[in-house]
Amino acid sequence: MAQKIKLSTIAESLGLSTATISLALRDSPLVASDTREKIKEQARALGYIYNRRAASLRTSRSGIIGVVVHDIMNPFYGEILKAIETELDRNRQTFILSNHYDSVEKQRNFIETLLQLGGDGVIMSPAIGTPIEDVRLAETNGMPLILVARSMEGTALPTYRGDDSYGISLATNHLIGLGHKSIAMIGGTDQTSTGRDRYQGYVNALRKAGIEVDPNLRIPGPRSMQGGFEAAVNFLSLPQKPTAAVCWNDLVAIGLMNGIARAGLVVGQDISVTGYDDLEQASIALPALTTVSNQQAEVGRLAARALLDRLAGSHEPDGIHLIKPEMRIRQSTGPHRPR
Amino acid sequence: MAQKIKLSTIAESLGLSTATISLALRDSPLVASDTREKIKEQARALGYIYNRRAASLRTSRSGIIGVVVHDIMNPFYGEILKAIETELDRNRQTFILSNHYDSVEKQRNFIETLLQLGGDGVIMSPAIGTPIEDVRLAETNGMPLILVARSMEGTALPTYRGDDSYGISLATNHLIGLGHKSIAMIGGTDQTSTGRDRYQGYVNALRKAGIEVDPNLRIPGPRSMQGGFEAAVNFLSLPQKPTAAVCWNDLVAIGLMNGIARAGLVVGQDISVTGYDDLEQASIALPALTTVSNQQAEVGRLAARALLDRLAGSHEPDGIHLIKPEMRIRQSTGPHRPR
DNA sequence: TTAAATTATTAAAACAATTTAATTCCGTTT
DNA sequence: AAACGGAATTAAATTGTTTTAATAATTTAA
Repeated sequence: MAQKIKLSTIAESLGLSTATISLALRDSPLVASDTREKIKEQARALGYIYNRRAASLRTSRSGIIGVVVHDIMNPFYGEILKAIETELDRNRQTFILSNHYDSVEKQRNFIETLLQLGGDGVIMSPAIGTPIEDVRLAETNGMPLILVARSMEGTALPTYRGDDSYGISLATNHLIGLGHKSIAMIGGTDQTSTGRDRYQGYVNALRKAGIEVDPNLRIPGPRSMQGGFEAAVNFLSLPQKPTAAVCWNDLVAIGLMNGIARAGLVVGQDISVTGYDDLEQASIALPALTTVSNQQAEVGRLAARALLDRLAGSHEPDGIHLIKPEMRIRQSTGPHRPR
Repeated sequence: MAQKIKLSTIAESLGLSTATISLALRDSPLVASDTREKIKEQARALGYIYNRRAASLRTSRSGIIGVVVHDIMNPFYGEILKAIETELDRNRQTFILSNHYDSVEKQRNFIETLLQLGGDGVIMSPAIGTPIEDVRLAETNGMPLILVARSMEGTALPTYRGDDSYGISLATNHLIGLGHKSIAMIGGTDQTSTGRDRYQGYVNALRKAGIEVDPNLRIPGPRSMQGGFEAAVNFLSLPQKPTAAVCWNDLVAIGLMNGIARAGLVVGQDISVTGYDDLEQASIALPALTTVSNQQAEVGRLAARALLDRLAGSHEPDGIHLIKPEMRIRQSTGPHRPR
């Protein structure tokens, strides 16, 4: 409650000017080193708190970086966000996190708020249907933007994400290698670029193996455990009697496995199931889930680095950077047996 | 890239003063309503962006509220954070989210950053071992603080959390009612107030039923699925042969159930297991998990409201507000059978 | 028609830092 | 003793908004 300590408070208490104090606290070589020490000591003693809004008003740099994704509580983003956090922390940037829940409006609000706060940049996993104007809004106001996990058609924005098409084809090939011929694809949407890429990877793998693609084996749905659980009924009653399922992600796969188990079938024997993302839960699930590691940490780290580099002035080429996923084979998949 | 649009840009373009523009944009009755409309229209047309740091420098209100918890990716905080987000959004506050991972240092950094940004308040779930100075740091700099989900001894800070003691006793009583006598408590720590409360609730319920408390039946551990999974081995080899387990939370319970299933026992028949939190996963788990709903949404909402009210000037009494949990009975618990 | 009252607008002083150009203070050199 | 040079310090302008007290414009009342 005592009056606010500001540069001038310190200045007066030491008989110096605010200019000197400011310079000293930022380690400028312009101020003598013993004065600098004296000043720093006094600042500490008085409990001085740096006023970033005053500073950033002058310098037009805020040290704030915004990160907006579909749902931060979704474990899919967990690794990405942690990697981003680590990388930004290391460079002493403050990051503001937000969900857009695929609402374009919520996402725009976030971008606007960030502009109002003078954010230095944004990392976003764009909401479905994001209009280019919203991206421009950020850019014309000098706030660089990096995409992560999802791309946006029609822009040349720097984008970092896993190679979904390749990743799903890994999983599909694994199943084909086990002798499966009727393979369903469960969960997710085809409205995002990720969705189209994943479906493409599935289709490519089947075609390459000479298996004809049956569109009825594509069951889209929510990307949640609940979604997978509910898809089980549809999946099990398909007339094609698939013996394997490639799932959109681990959550869907775990839900689906539970649903299949409820129906009295044994996953890994009667039915093979693959996930995607390699969440912590995948290895603990029962049976342990065969899945694809999306290298999330790498994706997040690279995206953060790209933004930091851009802020530091380096202008490396835009474009999509695809990170190669890796297979994690566990017990939820096994050799084909007709059911 | 065009030059920045500020109040003075609008002012000049309309032949008015910045004072009028400012007043008009904030809907002050001081400015004539047709002038106001003209101004708003022009602001929109020019793509004006409100500069919050300049404004907040003047008003010393930033509209920023910090929220720091152990780990935002942990689903336990999911509902709480969502409720807080909703409530703050409704009052057009920007919220900055952070993890402290129970590092007191990381938590202090967050508080400092928030002070530098001129944060209006903080909602936190204090890190284990948080020193009172850190709380004071916020308060002496005029940033009110509300605790959520965990309390802190030795402070009279407003705190909102579930009634853990009561909640665990609900679960324990449920098991006792099913005839169980040897009931273990799995996971978590006794270093937090939450931990002590939960253990207390367990002890109380047993005592009240005339069952003697065996400290060997308390197996502390990580609050994760992995933790529960690993605890299974210890649990199953206890000489006391417990027939039921009260788990720290749903994640631990699901991990434990998986571990028990791996060992060939049937949860809900051979062994009864209860969780805590009622996460989405609880109802989908196999078997569906009997658990305690902590009313997270209510906890988050009340905490956010309390902060907003405080910022609006109302000074309602400090102290701990306990929210009563509720029982959710499913298939992971069943009548006692000796094993 | 004037005075008084009301309504609209604005000048100017904050807010707390940064930064450039100028100044002061020294000790050297001539 | 004057001139110079370098180091340390500072004056003052700047950043974009808010807000109070003052002024200008308009309406109403007498």
